[in-house]
Amino acid sequence: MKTFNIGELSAQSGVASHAIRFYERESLMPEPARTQSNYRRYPEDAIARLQFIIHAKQWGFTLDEIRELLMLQDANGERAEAKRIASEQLEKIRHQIQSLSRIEAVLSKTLEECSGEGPMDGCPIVEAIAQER
Amino acid sequence: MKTFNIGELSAQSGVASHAIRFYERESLMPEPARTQSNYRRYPEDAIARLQFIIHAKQWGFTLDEIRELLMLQDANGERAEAKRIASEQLEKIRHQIQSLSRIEAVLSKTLEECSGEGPMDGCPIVEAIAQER
DNA sequence: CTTGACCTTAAAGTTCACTTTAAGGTTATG
DNA sequence: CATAACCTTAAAGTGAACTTTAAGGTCAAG
Repeated sequence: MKTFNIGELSAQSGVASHAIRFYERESLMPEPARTQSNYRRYPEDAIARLQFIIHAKQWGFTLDEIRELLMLQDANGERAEAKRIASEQLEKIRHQIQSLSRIEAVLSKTLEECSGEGPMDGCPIVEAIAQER
Repeated sequence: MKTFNIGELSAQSGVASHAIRFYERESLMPEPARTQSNYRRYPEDAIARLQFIIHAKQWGFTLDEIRELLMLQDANGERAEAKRIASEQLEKIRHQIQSLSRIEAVLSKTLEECSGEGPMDGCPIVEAIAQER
């Protein structure tokens, strides 16, 4: 099978070499084999693991949560655990959507009310932010 | 009129004293008058200014943007400027809602597919994250 | 007049997820 | 065999928005 040193893995995965070393320190990537000259040598599946990390990040998982998921995989743990982590993430995302939607509604309404002309004094945007609730 | 020292202002506004001093260094709060013993003495409207900051933060404005808005108010600047800042914020919020909604859709579908039973090997959640696109 | 609750400053620490720097050792190319 | 392009480590820096710490000065109550 093919093996890569860190620069090649970086090119293949789109993750900077320094970030890969950082993930190793953070226990997201396993310590790889070394060459005689102490260079890291990665097997092909290191690419998939990095891509898993990238995608999980895009889904809004923190590195702590990603580490949990990876450790579950590595240990072939309980699927229930993964489901719990993902469910919590879904809850967080739904809360974020709700609170952003509320803001969107108020902000867009306020923007409609503001002509954008004249001085700041009496500006509906400023008044909306200053508003107590 | 009533005046407050920093602890009283903190209690009235809900913003920690240290955070108030931080806002002063960051030019969000003006330098207040001082007592003979060099204590900060705040006028009543400092409460409203802090509440403006709190609300703007809840709306997702950064301190940089809030400083801009406050400076516009202080200088009685152009309403158009405030509208521009708020419009950009609305755009950011809409983008966030869109990308979170996409994630929400995929994640909730994936969670439905996962029984939550059995070992990690073959878990739909893990496979969905690993998935290339 | 002492204790404790305030206030002052400057500077360092926090969290997250890295990136940058410094100071070197190794390998491939001409 | 020189030079450029890799690789190594540890440590420090980044940015946002504060919080915490250190080392004091002040004020009200008992």
